[in-house]
Amino acid sequence: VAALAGVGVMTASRVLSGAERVGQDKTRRVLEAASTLGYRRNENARSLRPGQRTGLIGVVITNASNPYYAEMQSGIEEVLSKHEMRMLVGNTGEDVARERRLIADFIGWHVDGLIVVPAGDDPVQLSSVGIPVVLASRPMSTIRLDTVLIDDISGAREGTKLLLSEGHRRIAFVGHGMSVSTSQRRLKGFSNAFSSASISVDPELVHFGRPERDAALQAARGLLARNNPPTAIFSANNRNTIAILHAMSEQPGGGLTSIRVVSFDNFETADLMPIHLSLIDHDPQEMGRNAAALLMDRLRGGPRSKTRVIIELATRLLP
Amino acid sequence: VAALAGVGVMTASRVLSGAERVGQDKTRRVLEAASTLGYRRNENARSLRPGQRTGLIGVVITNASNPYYAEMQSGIEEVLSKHEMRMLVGNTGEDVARERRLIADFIGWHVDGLIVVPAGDDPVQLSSVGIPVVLASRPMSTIRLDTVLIDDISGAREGTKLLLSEGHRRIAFVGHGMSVSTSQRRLKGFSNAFSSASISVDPELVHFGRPERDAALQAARGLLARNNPPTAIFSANNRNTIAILHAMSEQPGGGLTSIRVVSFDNFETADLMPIHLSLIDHDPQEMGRNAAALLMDRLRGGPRSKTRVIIELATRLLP
DNA sequence: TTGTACGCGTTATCAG
DNA sequence: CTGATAACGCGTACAA
Repeated sequence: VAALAGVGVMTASRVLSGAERVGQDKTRRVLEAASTLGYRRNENARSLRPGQRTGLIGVVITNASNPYYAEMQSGIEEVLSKHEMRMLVGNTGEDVARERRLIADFIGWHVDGLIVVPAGDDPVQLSSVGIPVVLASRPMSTIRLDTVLIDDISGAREGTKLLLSEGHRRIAFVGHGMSVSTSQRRLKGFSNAFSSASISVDPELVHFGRPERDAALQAARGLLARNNPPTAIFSANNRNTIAILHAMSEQPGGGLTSIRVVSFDNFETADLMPIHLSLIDHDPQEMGRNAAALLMDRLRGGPRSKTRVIIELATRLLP
Repeated sequence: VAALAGVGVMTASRVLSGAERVGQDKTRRVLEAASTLGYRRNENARSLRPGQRTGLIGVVITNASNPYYAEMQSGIEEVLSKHEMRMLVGNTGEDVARERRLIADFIGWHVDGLIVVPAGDDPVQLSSVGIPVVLASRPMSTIRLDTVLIDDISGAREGTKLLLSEGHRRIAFVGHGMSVSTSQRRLKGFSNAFSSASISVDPELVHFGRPERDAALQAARGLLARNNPPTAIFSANNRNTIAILHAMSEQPGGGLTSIRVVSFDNFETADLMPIHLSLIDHDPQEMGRNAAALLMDRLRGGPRSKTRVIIELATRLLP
C-alpha cells in the first residue's frame, strides 16, 4: 500500500489509523491507494503486538437455539458493537468438556474478556484465565466471579405470594430442565413465600431436577391425575408452562379453566393461551446488556480487581 | 516455552501442532513445559502467515433476537464446531451501513468465509470480498452467490391449495415485516395456487410491505372489520399469525372459530392456540446446517468456482 | 513531518 | 531428527 502511494510504511499506517500530523498531499495519496487496493487492516497482526487489545469478546452459551439466550446474545451484541468490539460465539450444549475446549480456544484468540453461561460448576477452568470473566444467568458457588442474573428468589416469592393471597393452598411446583442452581433459587423463593405465611409446602407436589425433555409433561400429567389435584401450579420456566398447558389440554372436558397457573419467564404467545397466565416477567436482553456493560467496565479498569460484582435483575409480576 | 524445555523453537512448534517426527524425550519435555506455563497457541500469530487459514467464519444476521435466526445460528455452529472452526457473529438490525461495516471488519480479521443474511440488495459489498460467501434465507437478485433458502413459493402454493380445496375463495394474504424478496416469493406461491385453479386473487385482501411493528395487527383488524370479511387468511410468517390471532381474539363473541388460518412458519405454541392452525413448517436449524456445510465445501475447493449453488429447502405442510 | 529498525508468535524452508 | 532464520502486517521508539 505504502509502495503504491510512494510513501513510507509509517505514513500509511498513521493515515489509516486516524490521520495525525501527516501532510495533506500524502494523506490523500495514501487513502487513494488504499481504496484502489481494497485494503483492510489486518486485525490479527494488529493484535499480535503485546499489550494490544484484540477487541474480541468470547461468548459461551449453553444452548444457542433457546430464544432466551438468543435475546441475551442480542443484548450483548448491542453493547459490544457500541464499543467497536466483536463477538466470538460458541455453544456448549451443557457439555462441560466442550465448554473447556471453547474457552481454551477463545484464550488462544486472545479475547479481551469472556461472557459465560456456565454449563457446570467447574472451578478449574474459569478461575485463572487471566482476563475478565462475567457469568450470565447462572451463579457459580465455587468461584468469585462477576455475575449477572435474575433475582429468582424474589420473583418466585412474589409469584407464589400472589397464589397464596388468592386463597390457594395446594400449590404444585414444576421446575424441570433448568440448571440446578436456578431451580434451587426459584424453589427457595417458592418455599419462602410459604414459610412467610406459616404454611408448609406439600413435598408430593414439588417436581424438579430431571432434565429430560418430557419430564415436565409427565410431572404435569401426574399432578392432574391425582385424587386431589393441586388448585394451582407454579411453573419455574416457560417451557414447563407450555408442557403444563399441554397436559391440561389433554384433559377431557373443560378441565382447562379449573387450575390456576403462574409462570416464571414470559413468552410471546402467553396472552393467547387457553387459560389466563400470571407471569413473572424479565428481560433477557437486559441481562445481556448488563453482562456486556460490566465486562466493559472491567476492561477499562473499572471496579477494584479484588471486588466481585453481582447484579441481580428485578422481575416484574404480571398478574 | 521452548526455552524452558531447553529445545529449539521449531521442535516445540512441531510437538504442539501434532507431534510429527520428534524424539520421545524432547516431546515429553515440551509438553511438560507447555502445561507448566499454561501455554496456549496464539491463533492470531498463527494466521498471520500468508496462505494460512484463520479457521474463523463471519456470520452476519439481521436480527439476533429473532428465534428463527437463533436456530439458524445454532445449526451453523453445529457444523462449524465439527470442523474446529469458530464463529464471529454480528447483528445488522436490517441496516445496510452496519452490514457493510461488519463485513469490512470481518475481512480485517481474515475470516475464511462469510454466511450472510443480507439486509439489503447491496451488490457492491458482497461481490468481491475474495472469500467464499453463502447467503442464507434471502436470495439476492443482483449477485451470483451461493444461497440457501426455504422453498417459499412451493410452500405457499401448497398451503393456499389446501384452503382452496376446502372451498375457501375469499382468502386474504398478510405478509408484513419480512424482507421484500421473501414476501414476494410467498405471495407468488399464493397467487400461483389461485391461477392454477383459475381463480383470481382479490387485491383488496392482499396486505404486505409495510415493515412497521403493528402493521400486521392493523391489517388483520381491517380485514375482520370488513362488510364481507375473508373466510380464510394466509399468514406469510409466524409473527403475522400471532398478530392475526390477537386481532381475532379482540372480536366480540366467539368470532374466533369462524375464520380459517394457514401460517407460514411453525412456532412453539401453535397447537395451543385458540383456533386450529395449519402450518407450513420448516427447520431454520437445517438451513443453518446447510449454509455452513456449503461454505465448508467451498473452502475445501468444492464446486467449480464459477458455479453458483442454490439450495432450496422443502417445507412440510401440517394440515 | 517522515522514514528505519525492531519485535510480537508462529510456521516453512533449508541447513546441519 | 533438530535447529537457525526469515517472513507475515502492524505499531512503537527513535532517528533524521
